[in-house]
Amino acid sequence: MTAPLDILHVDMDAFFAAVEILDDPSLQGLPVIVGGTGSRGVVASCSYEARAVGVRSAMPMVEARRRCPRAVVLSGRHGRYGEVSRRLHEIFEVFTPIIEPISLDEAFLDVSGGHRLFGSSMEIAEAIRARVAEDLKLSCSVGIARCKLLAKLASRAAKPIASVSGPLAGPGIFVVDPERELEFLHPRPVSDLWGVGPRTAERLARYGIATIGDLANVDAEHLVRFVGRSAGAQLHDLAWARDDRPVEMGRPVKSVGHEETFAVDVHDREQLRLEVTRMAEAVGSRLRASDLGGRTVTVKLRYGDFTTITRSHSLHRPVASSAELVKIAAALLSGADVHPGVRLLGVSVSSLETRAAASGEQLSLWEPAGGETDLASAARADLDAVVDAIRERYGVAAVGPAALVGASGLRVKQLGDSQWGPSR
DNA sequence: TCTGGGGTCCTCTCTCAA
DNA sequence: TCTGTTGAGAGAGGACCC
Repeated sequence: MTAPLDILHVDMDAFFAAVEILDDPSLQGLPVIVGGTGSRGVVASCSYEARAVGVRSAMPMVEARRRCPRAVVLSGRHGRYGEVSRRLHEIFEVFTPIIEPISLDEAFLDVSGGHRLFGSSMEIAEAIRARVAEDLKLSCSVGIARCKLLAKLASRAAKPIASVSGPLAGPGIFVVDPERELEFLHPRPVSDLWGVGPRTAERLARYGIATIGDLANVDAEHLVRFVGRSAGAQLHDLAWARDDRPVEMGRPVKSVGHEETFAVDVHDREQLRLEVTRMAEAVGSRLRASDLGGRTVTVKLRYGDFTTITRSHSLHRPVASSAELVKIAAALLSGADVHPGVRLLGVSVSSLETRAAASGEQLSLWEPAGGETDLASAARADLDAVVDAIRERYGVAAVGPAALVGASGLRVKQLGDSQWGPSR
C-alpha cells in the first residue's frame, strides 16, 4: 500500500508583483519588478512579463534594469503583503489546522484530516485555488505529493511559464504519483533539492553529479566526503524521495536581528557606532514586543570585497533592554576592523528565552547587569517601557536616543524597511 | 550581473573541565 | 602531579532558504 497524498505546497504566483498589479490595474500586462530601487538593491519579485526577458528574483537591480529597461520598478510595501498573506492563511485554515508557513507567499498544508469534509487532496487544492482567486483576486500554484520535498517541486511544475508573448498558463495543480516519484525526481538538477545551493551544486558538479539521479547513484559514504556528514546523509535520502519531515506548525523563533547595506561603504567609526546604536535599539524593541530576551549578541560586518565577519558575546542571562544591547553591540564593533570600509552592518540576538521561561530560573529578564544597582536596572526597564509605549502610539521616529538626533536622524529600522537594499 | 534582509543550520576550532 | 581523552560550550565562518 502506498502512502497517501496528503501534503500540499501552496505557492502564490509572482506574489509581490501580483499584489502591486491588483492594487494598480494600470500595471496589468507590463513588466513589474519589486525590490531595492537603489544601486545596491536586488529583485524580490517580478511579473511574468519581466521574467520573459530574463529577470529573476535575487538578481541585482542594476542587471534587472539592464535586461528590462521599460520595467516598472517598485520598492514594495511589506505591510500590504503581510495583510494579503494573513487573508491567505485564513483560507488555508478553512481546510486544515496543520499549516507550516514558509514565507508570506507559500506554505505546506497537511490535509490528511480534511478528506471526509472536503474530499480528495485534488479537490481541496482546487477549492483553495478557487477561494484565492475569488477572495484575493490572485492566483497560486499547488503541488500535491506524499512528502514535502516532492510537494514543493510539484508546485513549481504547476506554475505559469514566462514567454515574450505573455505568461502561458501552467496546470495550476500538479500531483506526483507515488508510483512514479523517482521518474519525476531523478531527471531534475541537483540544485532542485532542498539544501543544494550554488556552492554545493558546484562541488557536486566537480564529481560529475549534475542530476538528482546522479546523486542517488553515488554511494552515501562518498557523498558524506563531498558535502559533509549531515548534508550527505540528508541529500542521499532526499534523492531517493525519502523525506519524512512532518508539516510543522508554529516553530519557535531562534534569533532576532537587523542588518543594513549602506548606499556607499562607511569608513567612519563614529558613524558606524551611531548605526549600531540605532539597530540595537530596534532589535531591543522587537524583542520586548515579543516578550523575549537573548543571551548572545552578535555584530556582523561585511566589507567592500564582500568578506563577512561576525563578533559575538554570550551572557549568562537573557537581555532585552535597549541600553544593554547598545552597550554590548558597540563594544563588539569597537573590536572590529573598519578600515577597509563597511558595506553592511548588522546586530542580532540569539539564544532566546521568553520572559516566562527566564523568570523560572532567573530573577527577571531585566535582572541587573554586573555592578548595576537594582534601582538603575528598574529605571532602565521603565525607560524602555515608556519608549515602546510612545512608539506604539506616535510611531517609531517619535522618540529615541539623543545620540541619533542630527546624525542619521531618529530613523528606527522596522521589519520590512529597505528590505531589498538601500534606497539610494 | 555583482550581489538585500529576514532568518536557520552546520562545521570547525579553541578552551576548559572532568 | 602530569598527560591524554572526551565532551560541552562559545565563537566564528559559511551555506542555504524565501
